[in-house]
Amino acid sequence: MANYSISQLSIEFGVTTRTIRHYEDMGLLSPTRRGQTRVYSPADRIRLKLILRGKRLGLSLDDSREIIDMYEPGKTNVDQLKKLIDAIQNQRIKLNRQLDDISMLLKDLNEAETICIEALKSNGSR
Amino acid sequence: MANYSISQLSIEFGVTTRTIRHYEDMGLLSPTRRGQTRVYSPADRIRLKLILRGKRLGLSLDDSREIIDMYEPGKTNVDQLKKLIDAIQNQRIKLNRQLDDISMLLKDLNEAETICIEALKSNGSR
DNA sequence: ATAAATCTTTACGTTTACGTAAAGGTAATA
DNA sequence: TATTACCTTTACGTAAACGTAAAGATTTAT
Repeated sequence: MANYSISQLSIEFGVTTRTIRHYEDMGLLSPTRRGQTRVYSPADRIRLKLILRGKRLGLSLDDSREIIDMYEPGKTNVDQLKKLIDAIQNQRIKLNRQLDDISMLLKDLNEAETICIEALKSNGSR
Repeated sequence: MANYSISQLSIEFGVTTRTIRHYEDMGLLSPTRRGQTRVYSPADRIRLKLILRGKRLGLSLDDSREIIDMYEPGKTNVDQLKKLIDAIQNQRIKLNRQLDDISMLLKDLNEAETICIEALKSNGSR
């Protein structure tokens, strides 16, 4: 698997390099270096993808970091695992509420659209 | 139907009065007044509900205002109606992408949870 | 009638998530 | 070799969404 430069990733995901560096500053990414230049691994690329997905869902960068860290190994302690399961539950609750919100919004949009179309039909000639 | 004071709404929805006044400043709410005191109608309450729903979905206040205004009448012009239908389409696209994001995240969370539980099973005794 | 609760406006402060120079290093290409 | 294309760090700026006093009006309870 190839590696990526910062501009490659910025182009692929449609964000600025500043944004990607910002995620590093916030502790969400830690690419290796070749000299002083950042080198992003496929795993780094996936992390960025997850960050941006979280962003689309309205998560804060702190939230995203927490979630992403869930998928990482290094969780040996039993208490940590239990905490993790708890966090997963909470996330699931939040996401399910979002699902409800979205389905309601979509329903409203459909109704609004119908009303618009009807209005156009009876009015579009004027 | 009864009306509401600002603190009643703030308690019901778990936001501060400052937040509700802010939404008014941003043109999302316009309660009537009794003297100088704000009086919120059931319709105002619904609007607040919609705003907070948008917030949970990561919408900006501007986005929410646009969407909420969709449901209002007063759109007589044909061009406006067409623009509105367009906006509805765009929102639908965004929301469907959010649905995808959420289902992926939920899937990931399920996997992460399974891994945790397995780890606890084989490790919880130590 | 006086205190407590709730309302008001005004206005500066704060956090998040970057934007936007500025100033400079490195590497390939004309 | 000089320009072009990337890369770097440092650092101040900014928009959005409120938080947080401060200072005062009004309404309700004792």
